[in-house]
Amino acid sequence: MSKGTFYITTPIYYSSGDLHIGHTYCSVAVDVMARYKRMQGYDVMFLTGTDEHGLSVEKSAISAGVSPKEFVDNLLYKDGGIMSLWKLMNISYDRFIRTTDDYHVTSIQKIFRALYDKGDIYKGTYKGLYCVPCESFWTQSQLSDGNCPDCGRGVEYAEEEAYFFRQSKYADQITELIGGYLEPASRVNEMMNNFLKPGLEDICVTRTSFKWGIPVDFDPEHVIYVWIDALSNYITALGYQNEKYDDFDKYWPCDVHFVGKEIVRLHSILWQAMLLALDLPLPKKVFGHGWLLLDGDKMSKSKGNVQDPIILAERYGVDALRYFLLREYTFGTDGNFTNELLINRINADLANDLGNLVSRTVAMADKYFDGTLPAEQEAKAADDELISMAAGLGDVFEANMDKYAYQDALIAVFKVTSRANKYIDETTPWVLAKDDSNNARLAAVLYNLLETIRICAIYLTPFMPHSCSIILTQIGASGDLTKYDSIQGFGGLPSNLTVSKGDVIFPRLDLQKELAELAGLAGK
RNA sequence: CGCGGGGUGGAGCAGUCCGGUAGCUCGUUGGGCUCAUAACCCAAAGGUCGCAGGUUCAAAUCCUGCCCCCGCAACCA
Repeated sequence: MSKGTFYITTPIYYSSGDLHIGHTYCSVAVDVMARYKRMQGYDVMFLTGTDEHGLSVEKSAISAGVSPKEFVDNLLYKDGGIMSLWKLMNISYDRFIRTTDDYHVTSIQKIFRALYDKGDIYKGTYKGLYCVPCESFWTQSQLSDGNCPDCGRGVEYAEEEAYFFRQSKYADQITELIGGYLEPASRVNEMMNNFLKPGLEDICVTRTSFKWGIPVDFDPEHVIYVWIDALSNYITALGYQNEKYDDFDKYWPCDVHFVGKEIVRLHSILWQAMLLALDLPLPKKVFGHGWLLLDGDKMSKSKGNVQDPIILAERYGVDALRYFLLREYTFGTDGNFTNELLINRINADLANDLGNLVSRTVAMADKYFDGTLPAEQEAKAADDELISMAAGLGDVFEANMDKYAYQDALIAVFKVTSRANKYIDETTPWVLAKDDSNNARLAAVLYNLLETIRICAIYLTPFMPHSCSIILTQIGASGDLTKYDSIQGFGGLPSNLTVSKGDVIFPRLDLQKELAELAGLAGK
């Protein structure tokens, strides 16, 4: 039974180069939320895709000696490309949009014309700093030492005819509404102080200086610049102004757009203004997450410090990487990425705490009862704290997930696994096992552990789908016993299931050895 | 006076909105246990919460001023 719809998106990533750990971070966050909502019974639409137009793509294609379309196709479909990265990372998107898709192109032209007909797009003059050889306009901040960032030559003041979007018209409405949809709150301050209070300017939405883009159908000299083309993906992918899909009414307005902090402005101001102009409802939430930094520095190809998610996932496991990204960093703020943090986190939480808990519990059930607990069990007061923590986990977990506090949701789960490890020491099953008269007590202890593991594994499933399914298999849970609904209270696990020992799920890593080997890989 | 974020035991961080014994992970030291992945459990050492004032019975938290680091400033998730 459906609890309603839930529409969530990643940004569409710009196809001018390979994706790195930062893009992976965002996609994993969206994927976990999508899986969590599906598990709860929502009808989820998870959209991702690629932004494939623009001067950068055009230039990269030229230097690669291929057409722009061939260039973006290759980035998407090649070995190790975007599609294989998302497959590897187990990203469960429901729909994938490319801005070069035919239906998107026609939708954009219709949207552009609708805005023009309404008077919200008008023809004006773009004034800026222009590099003649590169045929590119640059903003003051993009210049390097006052020169063109691409070729290093001087720029000059220039003007060209261009279309503008009347963003300023919607400034008051946005000023009033932004606090309601933009998170975290610090981003609202930033938008207010930097853009809304000083006065919103209209924004240039076409260019004539390159060709690789969607032409304005009634004025084909002009190509629609990134803004309208890219932002509209969130509605064209649902069938807005096209026949390809027909679930716009079902999923819009969007429940949440996850975006990196550098495009918060576009999503919290321009996109909202466009929707207001189109008389469409606004997204319920825009969440600006932080960046992963390397040694406090921005991640970028030019600095050569990009971490390859494919190498890390293949080496340490997709689930371990997914877990690390959401456990290590506070979602709304920047965090520092290092190999050492990754390995330490995997060892401490996944190998020593969770993995070892499963391993020792299953081993004891196997050793003392041949894998199947007897029906007769003796409860004691010593069980109460563990049971109440496990039973109460859902409330804490959901409260945090529902405000996108992945870190706190995960901490709550691991408090319970940690308590379970302590419970083993308190109850000393290996002592109980020495005397058959303790069998009922021993069975109760192992049951409480297995049920605690089941509860934790189900909450962790959106984060680590594959590993949690192995854990559930090892403790003998299958079918409905792996469902979210089955852990609303403690004790849903039947006592007559049979556990099965399996391979180590999260192997412990040798920190020094791994660091040395990663350093070697990075050099290649 | 452009804007935002940060400064918390050796390291990395949470806590700051809504004031009430300063918390987590790693590391260190000592002890326990032997079911388990040299894992697990207990205990200890280690902090004037950037600085200086102020408000308060009480300040990491609120107010004022200052110092330092990082980012943004109209295409990097």
